[in-house]
Amino acid sequence: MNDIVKLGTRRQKMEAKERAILQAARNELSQHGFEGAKMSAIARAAEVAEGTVYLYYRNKRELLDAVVSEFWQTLTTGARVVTGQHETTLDKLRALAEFHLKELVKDFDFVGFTVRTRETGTLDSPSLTPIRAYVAVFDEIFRQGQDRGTLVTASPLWVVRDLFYGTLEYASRTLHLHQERRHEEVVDHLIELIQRCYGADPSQAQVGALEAIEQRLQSIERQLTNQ
Amino acid sequence: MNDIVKLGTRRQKMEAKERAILQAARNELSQHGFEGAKMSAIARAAEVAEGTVYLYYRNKRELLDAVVSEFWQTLTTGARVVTGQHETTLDKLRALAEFHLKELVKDFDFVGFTVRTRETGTLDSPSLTPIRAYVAVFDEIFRQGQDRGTLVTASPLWVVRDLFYGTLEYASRTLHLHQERRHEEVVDHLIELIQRCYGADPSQAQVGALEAIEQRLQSIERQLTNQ
DNA sequence: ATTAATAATGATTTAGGCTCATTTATATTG
DNA sequence: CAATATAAATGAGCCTAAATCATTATTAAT
Repeated sequence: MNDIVKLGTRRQKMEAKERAILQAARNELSQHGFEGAKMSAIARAAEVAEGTVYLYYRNKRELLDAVVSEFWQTLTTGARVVTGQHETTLDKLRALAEFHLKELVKDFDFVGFTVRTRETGTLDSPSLTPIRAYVAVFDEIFRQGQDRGTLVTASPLWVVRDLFYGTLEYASRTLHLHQERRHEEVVDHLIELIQRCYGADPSQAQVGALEAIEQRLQSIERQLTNQ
Repeated sequence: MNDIVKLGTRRQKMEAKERAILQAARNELSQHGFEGAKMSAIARAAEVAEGTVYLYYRNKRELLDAVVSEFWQTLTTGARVVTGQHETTLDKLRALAEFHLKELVKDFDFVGFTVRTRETGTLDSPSLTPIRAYVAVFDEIFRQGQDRGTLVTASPLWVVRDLFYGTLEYASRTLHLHQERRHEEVVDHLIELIQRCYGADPSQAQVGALEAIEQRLQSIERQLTNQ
C-alpha cells in the first residue's frame, strides 16, 4: 500500500469515529436533554471508550455545542433548498417561514440548547457562526426583495429579521405546548403582515389575498361536492 | 409569650430563611449560570447548611425554577404598574414593549433559564403559571383595545401575542450581542406595525372585510377537516 | 523488522448534588 | 418550670457522572 491510502484510511477512521460520536451525542441529547445526557452513554453508543470522546471534544459542553452547530448547518442547507424552489420574494419568505417553523417544532429542544450554548457566548463566539449563516438566508431574500422593488422599508434589516425569526421561534414554543394549533396560521399571518407593511403595493396585496380566498373557496366547494 | 407570637416568630424565621435561600440562589444563578450554580455556594450565601436548602426545595432544579418564577412575577407587577400609567391601548402596548425589552436585556440570562425550565415542561407544568400571568398583561390590553374599537383583527389573539413577545425576546438577544443597537428602534417599529396592521382606520375598511372573510373561511375549513 | 508517532483505553480522580442519622431549637403539657 | 414531643437544622458521607492520564494498541516511517 502506498502512503496516501494508508494516511487516508487512518483519517477516514478518525472522521468516521468523530461522526459516530456526534451522532450518538445528538441522539442522547434529544432523548435525555442537556443535563440528562451522559458522556458514558454517548461513548457506549458510539462504540468508543469514554476517554476517546475527550480526544475529539474538550468537554461535554463543546461536544453538545458541536451538535447544535451541526443542527443549524443542516437547517441552512434545507432552507436554501426550499427557498430555491420559489421565484418571488414573498413565496421565498413564506417557504422559509414554513420550513423554519416546521423544523423548530420537530427539533424543539434544540432551540433551548442553542440558547444555552449562547449563555456565555460573546459576539465572536464560534458557536454563533452557523446561526449567522442561517439567518443570512433570510437577509439575502429580503435584500433581493428590496433590490427588485417588491419590498420597501425604512427600518434596518436587523429589526425586520428579529420580527421574522422572533415570531416564528416564539410561535414554535406555543405550538409545541398546544399541539392543536395550526402552523399555517402563524405563517399566513406573518407573511401577510410583511406584505402589508413592507410590500411595495398595498392594493396589490389585497388582490393577492382575494385570489388566495378564491382558491380556498374552490377547494371547499370541491370537498363539499365530493361528499 | 402567647401562642400566636411564638408561632409567628417560628414561621417568620422560616420564611426569612426561604427568602434568603431564594435570593442567594438568584445571585448565584446570574453570576455563574445554570450549570455553574453550586448548591453549596447558595447555602453558604444564605448562611444555612447545605441540607437545609433541601428542606425548602426538593432539588436544584426546583430551586432554580422558583427563582425563574419569582423573576416573572416581579416582571408582571412591574408591567402592570407601567401600563397602568397610560390611557390609550397603543400607549399601553408601547409602554409594555419598552418595559419588557428593557428588563429582558437587563436580566438577559433569565430568558435562557426559563427556556431550560420549560425543557421537560408540559402544558400544565406549574413553572408555566407565572409566565401565563405575565403574558396575560398583553392579552388584557389587546382585548381592551378590541372592545374599544381601536384594534381590529381577525387573527386569533395568540398569533398576535407570539408576534409581540417573540419579536421582543429575539430582539433582546440581538441587543445583548450588539450593545450599540437601540432599544427604541425595535419598540417603535413593533408598535408602528401593530398600528398599521391592527389599528382601526376607515381607509383600511376593505382589509377588515377581508379579515372577516378569512375568519369565516378558516372556520369552515376546520369544520370540513374535522369530519 | 524496528522504531516513532499517534490514537485509544478505562481505572482512577474529582466535584458536586443529594441523603440521613444526629443534634439543636421550639412548642406543649402537667 | 421541668419534662417531653415535635419540628427544623446540620454536615459527614454517599453516589453519580465528568474529566484525567498512565498504559496499551495501532498505524506510519525507516
